[in-house]
Amino acid sequence: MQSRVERKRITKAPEQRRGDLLDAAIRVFTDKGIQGATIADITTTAGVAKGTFYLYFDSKDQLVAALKARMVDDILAHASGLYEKVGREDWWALVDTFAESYVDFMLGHRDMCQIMAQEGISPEADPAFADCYARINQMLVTSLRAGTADGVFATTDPELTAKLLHHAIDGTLVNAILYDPKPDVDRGRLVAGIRELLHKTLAA
Amino acid sequence: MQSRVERKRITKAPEQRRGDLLDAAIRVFTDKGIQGATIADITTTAGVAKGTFYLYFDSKDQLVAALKARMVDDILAHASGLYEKVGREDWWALVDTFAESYVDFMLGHRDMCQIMAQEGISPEADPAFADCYARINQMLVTSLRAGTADGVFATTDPELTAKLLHHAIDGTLVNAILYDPKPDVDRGRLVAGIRELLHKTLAA
Amino acid sequence: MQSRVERKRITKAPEQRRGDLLDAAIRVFTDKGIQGATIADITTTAGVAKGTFYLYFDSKDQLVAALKARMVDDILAHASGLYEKVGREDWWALVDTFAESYVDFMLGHRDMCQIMAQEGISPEADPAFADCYARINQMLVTSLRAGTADGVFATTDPELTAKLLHHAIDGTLVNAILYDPKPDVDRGRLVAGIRELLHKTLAA
Amino acid sequence: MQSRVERKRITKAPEQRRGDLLDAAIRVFTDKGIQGATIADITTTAGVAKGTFYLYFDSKDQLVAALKARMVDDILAHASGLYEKVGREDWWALVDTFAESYVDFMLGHRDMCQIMAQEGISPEADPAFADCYARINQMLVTSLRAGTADGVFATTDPELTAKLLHHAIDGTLVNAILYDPKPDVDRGRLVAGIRELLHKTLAA
DNA sequence: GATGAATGAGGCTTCATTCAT
DNA sequence: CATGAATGAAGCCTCATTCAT
Repeated sequence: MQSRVERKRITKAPEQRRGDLLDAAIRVFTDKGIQGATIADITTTAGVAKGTFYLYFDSKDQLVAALKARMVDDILAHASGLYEKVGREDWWALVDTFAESYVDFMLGHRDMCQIMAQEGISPEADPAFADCYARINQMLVTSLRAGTADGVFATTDPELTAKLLHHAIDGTLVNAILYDPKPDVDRGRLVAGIRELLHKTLAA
Repeated sequence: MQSRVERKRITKAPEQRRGDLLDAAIRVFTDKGIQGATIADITTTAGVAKGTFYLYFDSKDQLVAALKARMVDDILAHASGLYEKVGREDWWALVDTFAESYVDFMLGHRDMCQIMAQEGISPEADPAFADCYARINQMLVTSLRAGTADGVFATTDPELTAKLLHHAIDGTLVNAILYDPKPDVDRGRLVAGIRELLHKTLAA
Repeated sequence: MQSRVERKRITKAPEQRRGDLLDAAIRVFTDKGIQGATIADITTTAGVAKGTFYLYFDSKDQLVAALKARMVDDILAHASGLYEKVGREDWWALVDTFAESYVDFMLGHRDMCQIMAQEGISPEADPAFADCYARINQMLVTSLRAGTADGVFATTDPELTAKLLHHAIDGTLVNAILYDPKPDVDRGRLVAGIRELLHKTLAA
Repeated sequence: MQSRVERKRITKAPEQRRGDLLDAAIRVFTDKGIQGATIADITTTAGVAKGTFYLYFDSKDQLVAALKARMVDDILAHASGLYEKVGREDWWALVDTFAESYVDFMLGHRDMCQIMAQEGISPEADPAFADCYARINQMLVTSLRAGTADGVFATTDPELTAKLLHHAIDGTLVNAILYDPKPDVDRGRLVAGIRELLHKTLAA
């Protein structure tokens, strides 16, 4: 039973249309999860006909892959930017910046977090995310090693420490985003808590 | 060239059959995820006809719910047991026991972890898990507060600290289980790393 | 999900068992309709195992056929009995007896009526019932003709009149049985009304 | 040796397709009964794929409900129209019109009659039909009372008389439709017979 | 005979994808 | 480009019937 909605045949710039569909997909995925969302949901939300979807994407799987790729790119871009921007001399400033920046990045990507949390973030089925996390971890490890070499940090097992800290921060922020109705309010507290964790853990 | 499977009609005790189906379900869920698994997959793996499934479960949803409930029960039972068994005087012994016990519990429940990781552990869709995690967190908070009151721990924000530590441990262990082909080998390292994290973080 | 009920292995006389199953079938059919009733419903109601059903009946269809045949036999037996018992001289007495007897027969076979009404009484798929009704009609027609020949009745179209009267009585009684919670209370009124209908319709 | 049906993808106006499916459903229901008909039967008859059915109806149950509702509406519309159109002064003209009109309505709705007869017209499971019949009966009763008050009719029990007459007419016509290959031929005879019944029964 | 676990064909429904307009 | 009707494979679930115990 379809509701027959009159719709004008509007031609838009391909980039715009594709963007509309991606936005709609994110909105729908956030609400219903990736598996639970149908192409019809997405096109209805985007205000286009079902067939239009296939003018811009090969399939639902390809859309999901594109979305995941975009997420991975966003995350890596942010991580790399942070990693390269900061001067490597003042380690504690780097730590503090890292904490604040991570919180802000996550709070600014709530949609992404919700979708990822709903569908399984890093299963074996998702080598892209596995790789992404591995690379971030590598950055952390490198930093820990360097800071330790400088005598500022003290770490017995940098690889494991990096993972523990990464999951601590990431998990807590995702949790806050999912269950806290207004996570922004807690921003300061989250930043402070994460900084404290990092300082205590890394202090020589 | 299909190998037509000859199946003899074998009757088993209901508990056994039910167990077979549960085992098969766990195996299939681990491989294909809950959404990707079909009833046919499960019954084929269990070596029975499709209809047999419905002699033991009302529906796929009910099976999943039962499995999730069992996981939650297992987790809470372990947490409660640990929480109550340990003498509350020696806080550092409790911390060390907690670390080791958590690692062993997770290593002993790899199937569970893989399934949970594949499907989204604690999304809003899963209030059961949300509740479970909240309760564990509450236990941790209570302990942190008591240890702080005893002057053994030093925590400025017990709630947040509990979450951070919980996610650090949990996330790292799940990651190890998913990507490390032989996580048991790393047991000692994991225990040591987690203990170090806890000691550094909680020390007064 | 079956509820495991402990049941003793009781051997009964075949006639008794078969009777139990038939009774159970009637009860279940009355509640759920023939299509809606399952073999499990019947055996559960009869207090036997599912397999036992097939020791006494070839199939569900055969059971239904047997039940229908029994209904047809009951109806024809009653009709024939009435038709033959009554002296053919006093037509009005016959009419009055017919009315009363019909009412009592229907009131005494409520189960049968409900099942028949629920499933379609005389579709083309049921030649048995078609034949049954045709034969009763034939009896009525014969009587109408004879009474008319005797100058007691006056009928221009005995076949059609017979059908009209038959459906009037039958339909009204089935309706009373289905919708009147206590049709017995109305027995007198029904008899009177039917008698009046017959008298007015047949009077010369 | 299966005849693989080549189907070209033909697009029709939705109303047309919906109509095709309804027609097919009526045809199939007439042949196999409502319970015995499958969605595949209907779509095959309509010449479309199975999924197409669900573009126009929510479910089989909804289709059946819609069909039943349409029947009830048709019947009530006809009854009300008849009831209100006829002048209330000449009771015998009303009676004659009623008889003729009823016959023509039924002959014009053979499909409906067959489906209804096959599935149980007015069982407790079908409150819609129960209500429909009750309302028609109410109209009849009102007329009988009014005609009696005018001294034209003579009725001792208008409610019961209405039911008897209604079932007489309805049952006879359904029977004629089901078993008479060409019931139209008998139209005159049916009208005459019903008129005679009504006249004899109601005459003061 | 009696049991009830097991079977599997068959029905309903969903939805990603295609294609005639 | 855009549309949305149409397709059909695939999944869930039911239940009449069978058969090892």
